[in-house]
Amino acid sequence: MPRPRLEDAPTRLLAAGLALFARQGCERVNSNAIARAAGLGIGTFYLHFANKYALLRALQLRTLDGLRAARQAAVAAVGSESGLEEQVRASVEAAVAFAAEHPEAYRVCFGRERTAPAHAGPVVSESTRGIASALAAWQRAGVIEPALDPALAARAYLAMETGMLLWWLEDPGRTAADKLVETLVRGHPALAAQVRG
Amino acid sequence: MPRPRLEDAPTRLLAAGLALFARQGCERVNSNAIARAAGLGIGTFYLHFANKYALLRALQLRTLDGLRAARQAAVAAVGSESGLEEQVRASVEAAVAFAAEHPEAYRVCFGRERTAPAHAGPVVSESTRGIASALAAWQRAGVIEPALDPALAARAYLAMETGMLLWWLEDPGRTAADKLVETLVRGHPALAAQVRG
Amino acid sequence: MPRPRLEDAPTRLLAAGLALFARQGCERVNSNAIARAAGLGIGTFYLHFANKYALLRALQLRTLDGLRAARQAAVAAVGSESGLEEQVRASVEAAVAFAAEHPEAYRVCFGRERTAPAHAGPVVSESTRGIASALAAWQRAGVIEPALDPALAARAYLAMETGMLLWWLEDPGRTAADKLVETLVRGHPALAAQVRG
Amino acid sequence: MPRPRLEDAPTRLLAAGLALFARQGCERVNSNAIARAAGLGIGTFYLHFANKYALLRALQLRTLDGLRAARQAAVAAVGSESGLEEQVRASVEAAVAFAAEHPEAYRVCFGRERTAPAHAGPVVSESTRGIASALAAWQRAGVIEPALDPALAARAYLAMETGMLLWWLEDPGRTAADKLVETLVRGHPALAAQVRG
DNA sequence: AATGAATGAGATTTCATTCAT
DNA sequence: TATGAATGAAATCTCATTCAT
Repeated sequence: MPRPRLEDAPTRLLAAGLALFARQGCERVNSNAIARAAGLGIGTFYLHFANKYALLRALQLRTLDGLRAARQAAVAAVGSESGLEEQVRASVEAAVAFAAEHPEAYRVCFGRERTAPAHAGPVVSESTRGIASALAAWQRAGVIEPALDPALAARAYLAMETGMLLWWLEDPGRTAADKLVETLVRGHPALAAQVRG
Repeated sequence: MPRPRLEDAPTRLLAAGLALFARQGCERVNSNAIARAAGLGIGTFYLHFANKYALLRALQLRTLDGLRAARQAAVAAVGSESGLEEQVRASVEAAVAFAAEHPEAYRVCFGRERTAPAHAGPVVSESTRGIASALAAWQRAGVIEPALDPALAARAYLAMETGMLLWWLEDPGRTAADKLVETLVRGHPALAAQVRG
Repeated sequence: MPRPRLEDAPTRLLAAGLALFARQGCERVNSNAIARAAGLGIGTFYLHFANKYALLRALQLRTLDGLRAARQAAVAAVGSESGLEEQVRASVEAAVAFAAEHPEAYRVCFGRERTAPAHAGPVVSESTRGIASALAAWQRAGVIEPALDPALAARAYLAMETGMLLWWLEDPGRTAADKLVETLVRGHPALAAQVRG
Repeated sequence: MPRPRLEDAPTRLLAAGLALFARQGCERVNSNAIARAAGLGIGTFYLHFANKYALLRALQLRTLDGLRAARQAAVAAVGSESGLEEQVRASVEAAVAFAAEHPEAYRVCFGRERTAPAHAGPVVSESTRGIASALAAWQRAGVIEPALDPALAARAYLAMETGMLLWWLEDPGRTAADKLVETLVRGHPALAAQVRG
């Protein structure tokens, strides 16, 4: 049985960075403060990250991975033989749940910090891929119209989803989660372009 | 050591600020650089703006006004007796054209700088109002479903439109403007929630 | 009958400078602010004063003159044939009254600004002269001890008087004016060194 | 680029600040200059003091402590069974000696910088306390008149002492130290208010 | 691996002064 | 006389980064 021990430095730095970035924004935070908030020495920061943008990047990748996994698991859970709307709804619900559970991570990944840093790569294009390939698959299966441009539609939908979730997280009292899901499902290109028998 | 100026200082500062903000982002630009780029002395900046965030705010308000006016003019041009889709399309086309004509202003208003500065007020909520009230009017006219939440739908649509246009402006070669218009019209909540006779 | 007209620029500048210097201290005030507070244009300041220290100097000289005149008038009023203590008391009472009537002027003349400015000459040495010559006169008249050094004693007394009055003006509620007069008269070198029959 | 230091940074900064403040006055000195004069980097200043006023305050407190200690030691040395005048003279001599030995520190503590900075607390009120309590003690012992207000008298005396010493330090050639001591002892309220058998 | 004092480039902002009107 | 926009030197303070320990 492994003894519970203090988390290691990189983990502590990631946690401290997440909290500070979410609260103040990357540009307003400095690496000394992150190190201090992590309970570590100033120099220790540079032992694990080249600079604050590298830390930001690591946080964003971690979040992107987690969100992708959550969506995939949710879709897998409803089964591939279920209907288009069911699958879409499952994916959307997973995203909303993820944002609700990890509000700081979501904000740091998709909010103001999304594009800011020169060092951190683009976040949106990566997350677009999953949706686009799902749309393309449904298209090949003849479930949705061939006229739809999957890449474009995916990007449009994600812009909407991200915008809504960030706005929601600012003050979750503004709307109930299920109303949010409803709005997003309604606006999902897969349903709008569904081939109706 | 004052010098006579052809254009007045605020105008020059706004122009210089727009160019620099669009290229480097507000956090990467300093007020001295803006003043110099405007061909003015360092102190002159502070004669007209309290700090760079005030200048940013002025740019954003100007853009917001321009975009609103362009949309309204376009909708007015097709006439209020025209159909729902025609009006929506006119508004979307106006927005796409505006972004194409003022790419820097659009980016500075809706891009990374949208939320960044403590001093600049929120941009999105202001631009949401126009769409939301249009949706509400159509709703009262019985043209679209009463179930739709205008505020929520407006915000969702605008997140999509803004996201798409910013992405498009990064490299306008990615898509033709009319395909963009098509995608946005399709995703517009007014059409999705249209009451079909 | 002369028409009441707006005071002229120098007068307005002196008044504005007095108020600002008293409230914020010379180093914390700038000439633009003085001009504005005087209801005049920025450039107008330099038409009448070389810089803020020149204005300060003018204020100090005016105050010094006023205080000297008040003292002399008070001493003259009790008459030269009156006793030493009566004359001293008259002079002290005049100083206390002057400070009470012109608290801003007194503070600006003798307070923090007394020594600060490179341009403004020393204030204390000028005001010392009056007391020192009075002491010398009494000495020649055989009323006070010849051992006393008039210059030194005058300076010591004035340091005390000034220190007390500045402290009193900070919050006049701290002591009654007559208790102050009493303390100062008691400490006056003319009485301490009086030749007692 | 850190460098090893012989003396520690705060000590060097205090020494440099003392020299510069004494020569030019707090408002005329900037923190960069202090750091440079201390042979340290600009940023190092802010590692140890929040701003130049904090450094000034530290210098003043140090001086106040030193002066108080010197006075107390001197009075203790003559013994409490010695006469009033002896004790007063010991205290005055200690103050004069302290000022002569630490002219810069004395000037920075009691001179122009005494009141100037918003951040630095009041210096005079603190140094008043010692004298006032000594007067009160003698009063309780019946050595000096009960009519005397110890707080007021202490303040008056200290204004005189401080004013004289500052003036003397400007040019010590003006008077011999013992003449100064004589003038101050003469003007001391304890002697003026002594109850004569 | 961990530390934190030290560094200095650079950002922000102020203000005395000028001069064309 | 009077004005006030314009100027830029200078002051304050921050923070990413280094390196001796």
